Amino acid sequence: MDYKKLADLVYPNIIHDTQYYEEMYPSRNLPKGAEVLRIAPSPTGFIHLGNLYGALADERVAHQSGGVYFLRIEDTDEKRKVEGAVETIISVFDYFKIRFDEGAEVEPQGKYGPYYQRQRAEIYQTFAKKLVAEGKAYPCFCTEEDLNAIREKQTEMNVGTGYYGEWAVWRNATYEQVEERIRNGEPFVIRMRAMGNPEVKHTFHDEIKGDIVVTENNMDAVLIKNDGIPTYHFAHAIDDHLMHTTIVLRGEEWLGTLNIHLELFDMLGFELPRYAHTTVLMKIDETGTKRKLSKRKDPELSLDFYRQLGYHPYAVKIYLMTILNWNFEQWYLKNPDADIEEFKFSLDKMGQSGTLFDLEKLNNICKTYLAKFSLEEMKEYLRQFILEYHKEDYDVYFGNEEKLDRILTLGMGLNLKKRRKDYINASQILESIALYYDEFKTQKDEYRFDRDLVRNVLRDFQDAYSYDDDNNTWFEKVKMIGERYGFIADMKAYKANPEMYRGSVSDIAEIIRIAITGQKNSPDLWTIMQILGEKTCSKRLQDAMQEL
RNA sequence: GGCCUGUUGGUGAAGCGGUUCAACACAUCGCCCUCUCAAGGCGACAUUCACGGGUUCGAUUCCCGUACAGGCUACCA
Repeated sequence: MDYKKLADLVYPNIIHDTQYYEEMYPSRNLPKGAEVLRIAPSPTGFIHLGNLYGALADERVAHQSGGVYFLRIEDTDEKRKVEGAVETIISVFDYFKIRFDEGAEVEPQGKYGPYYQRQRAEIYQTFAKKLVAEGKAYPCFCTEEDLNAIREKQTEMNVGTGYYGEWAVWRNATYEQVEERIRNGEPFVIRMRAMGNPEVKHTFHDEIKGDIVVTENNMDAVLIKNDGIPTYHFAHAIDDHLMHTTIVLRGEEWLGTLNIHLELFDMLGFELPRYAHTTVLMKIDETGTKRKLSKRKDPELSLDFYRQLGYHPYAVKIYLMTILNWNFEQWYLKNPDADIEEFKFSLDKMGQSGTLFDLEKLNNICKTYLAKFSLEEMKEYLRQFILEYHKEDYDVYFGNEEKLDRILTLGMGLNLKKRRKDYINASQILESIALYYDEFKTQKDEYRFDRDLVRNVLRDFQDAYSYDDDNNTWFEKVKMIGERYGFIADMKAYKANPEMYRGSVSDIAEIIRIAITGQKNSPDLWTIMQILGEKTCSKRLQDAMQEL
């Protein structure tokens, strides 16, 4: 068979040879040791924590080595394409401050584009044509029904499914057979002529997993789909070669098809990049089983979700770093004020088994991170969040900045020896300061004592309270009221013999606290009342008594 | 079904043949401090590293099986 003739028959309009593209995309002139990494999302419009997990690793390795990190859009699957998805991807990565050096929609774009795979169709076809001309690939005219029929038969006969060996019906078709179909205008795909023997295994070194076993490939995988667009496998080989990627970092779901990729690089005569397969991020679902994060099932893991809750992007990155490299956490403990970028990230310090996403840990990291903020930083952070998601409430919070300052000073524990760690994310902060604003305050807790007592305590308190009292005087008054009703002021004495008293000052304070704030727990009540002001306090006491 | 990867406490995880073999962090619990909460301090929390064999003077660490989990097995990525 004259493969050269076949190639011209299949791709009559491809005029360049592969050399043309090799010259168009010459080697990057990078210093020794500089790595080139890429992220290649498909534009489904959905980015979740797992994507950011990988992206952060990519970005660190590239930039830490003085290399290049670029964004390539894998828009090869028309069916899954979502409008505006690329914009979402860019904006999310921008929010998390993941910087690209080149790529789709990045300025400057870079010299290795286009970075949308659909725009590279001719490049892929040129390489496909070369493979056909060398007898390493061939056209296949099987329809979906043909393929289904083959699969059914294979299942029935209990042999492995797939297009391979004698099942690969177009593998040894004659020139005439192909010519006839083409003349009829029938659509076709280009498949690789797999030469591997699945009985033969090799070990392959993965940058994360170490030595792994790779079985030779015998599947005649599709390279170019019938719309002229490549499959992931082919696009990966061509693009990462032409764009000079040095490390292919991707999820371990690709381990299964690594053999195809290896064979492709070999067929094409390309130098093999290094590979690093990351473990997938897992979650426990309702049934109590561990499973991979899924776009469909776990919308709450969407990065947009965290953004809307106002999780601080840097804190999320810190969390991701702790699960990315096991030695990061201890390093960060020792260098609490250092920037993430100062940490020496390494691929061989990544975990081997599926990591479970841990919201508690994320929250804890957020708390300690926000506890480092100054008042100004905290206000700026809130301001951004409110402007984006609660614009209508902006004036309530920022109309009286002095009040907000006092609220945050108390809430953050700015005047304490050790800061409070109450705040996790912006929306949770707004919720916890709602009690200071009549517009947002809600009744969260109920009184634990009978109405008469509550009424008496509140009335006595209102009579005794003076806005000008200092914290001590204020508390003395509360104690006095308590003793009047059998609640002891001495906590030690109370704890020693709780049965001897009706209760303690803490119970009295709780009643007042609920009346004022609507909840039984809060930072220092006296300070809260100072912030609220005399009028608001007496109104709230009045209302509380009325509602009994 | 086939192929690949993994399996240390509630979670993340260190440990790579014996000299702290179970570090550290989160969570949980207890005590202290304390008008509540938060923060902070102190302490508890795997006689055991999925299971069964083997190699060895000796294995969580090496080998082989089994079980379980996850992934791949598309003209999806």
